[in-house]
Amino acid sequence: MSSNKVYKPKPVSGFPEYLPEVRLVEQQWLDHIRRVFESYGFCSVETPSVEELDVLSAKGEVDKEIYVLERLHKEEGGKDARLALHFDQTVPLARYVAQHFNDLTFPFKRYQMQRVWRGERPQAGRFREFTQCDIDVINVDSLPLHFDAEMPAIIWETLSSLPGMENEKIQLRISNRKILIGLLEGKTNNIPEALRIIDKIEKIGKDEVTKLLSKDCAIDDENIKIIMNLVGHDGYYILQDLTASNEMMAQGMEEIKFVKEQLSNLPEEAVKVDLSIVRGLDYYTGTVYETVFTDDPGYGSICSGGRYDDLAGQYINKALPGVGISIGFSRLFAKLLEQGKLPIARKSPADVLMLLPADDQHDKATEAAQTLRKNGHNVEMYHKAQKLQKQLSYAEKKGIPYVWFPGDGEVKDMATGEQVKADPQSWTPHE
RNA sequence: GCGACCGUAGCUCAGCUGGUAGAGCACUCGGUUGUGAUCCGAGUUGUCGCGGGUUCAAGCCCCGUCGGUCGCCCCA
Repeated sequence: MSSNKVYKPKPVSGFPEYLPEVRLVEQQWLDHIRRVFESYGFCSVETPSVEELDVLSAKGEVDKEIYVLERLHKEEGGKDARLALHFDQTVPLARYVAQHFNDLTFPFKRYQMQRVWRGERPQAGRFREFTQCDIDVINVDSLPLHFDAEMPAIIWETLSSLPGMENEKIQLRISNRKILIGLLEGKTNNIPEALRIIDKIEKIGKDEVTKLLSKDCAIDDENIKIIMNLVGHDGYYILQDLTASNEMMAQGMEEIKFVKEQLSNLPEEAVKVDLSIVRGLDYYTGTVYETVFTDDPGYGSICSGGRYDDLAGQYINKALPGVGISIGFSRLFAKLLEQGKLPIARKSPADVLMLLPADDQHDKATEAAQTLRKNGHNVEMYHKAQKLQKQLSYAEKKGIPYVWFPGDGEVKDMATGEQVKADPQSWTPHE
């Protein structure tokens, strides 16, 4: 402390942290999301920050940059670390369901709001540590398609009512993987690559996609035409007179039509069928979701998910289909913060600052504060009998809306300056 | 992991063709007795990211390195 050599702290890139006034709004958001999720009957689950590496990599290649845990004082010749931070909440859920299979009641509906970690290079809206808010439904053997339709409805309700989101234009884009995969069947021997290219259509444009499909996937011009017709227009419109080229494609078409029709009570622009959407995660098998700011789709998806017919199958010998969606909380929040659209106000949750005009009023102040707290108000005590000038400006700076004078029992409204006699037992703020 | 740009007080930045650092904000105190937001005065704050080189002299030039931002990859 007294040393003149200070270590100058700097933020760790990709690991956001906020000031109290921002955090206050963040908590408001999390509470809001939690309430909506619970209103649909989802129950809360929290899993450890770490999973065994084998669990995380059970599905597909580990192309995600996973943070592996390594102990600082690892003993020489010690075994390699087997634990890693989870990079999403879906894989841990699958493990969770498999592990507690006997004790869960199906359909199992859970929400999970935790941090996840990805070792990617940070950018605007992309972090290395961030919060996701997931809802998923998992059932045994089969899961009604109604759940696929319920997901976007819940998300729409949640996002459009978040404080500060009222005027944001967002759009849920939905698709069904079976359509594109069915269509590509037999047209290329590199379907994954073709999907990756098509998924980028918004970013790189139709011409570039056309070029790449021909060059990298060896798809002939006629088939490219068919594909581009499918993904280059409003999907729901295209579906009306599209002929399926195989069973898988037909199934996908039927499913997406059903989902879209179930969502007809939402505003016109809220949900759009976009057949170019595939999503990178390889465990999705049917419906997929993506959500963007209509005026800034390049910012990336702020809420994605989909159906997976067999995720837990890696951990248990049962058929456990599920569908889920995840709010990219940090990405969404960061965008509104950056644009100054969050309702940032107070720096403290205190409603009242209990002043201390003189030391001999301390007991009285404590008593009044306790009474106020019992009645549901948040009260901070000023513990040093400094000039009132200081105490008031402290309240002002922290954005505490009321100050209390314990001596003669008066309360002052900092916004209006009005000061009146009040009883801590019965006092309530003006609105 | 690859490419482009950037790195000066806690924050945002200025610093002329190289001559050994400044502004605003913030912070502390004050403008007399128990009342804040404005205003005024005073004060504190820097190994100019780090290391090396060129030079009589470098924040400014060169090389390296680390860190940051953006793009690619991938994704919430």
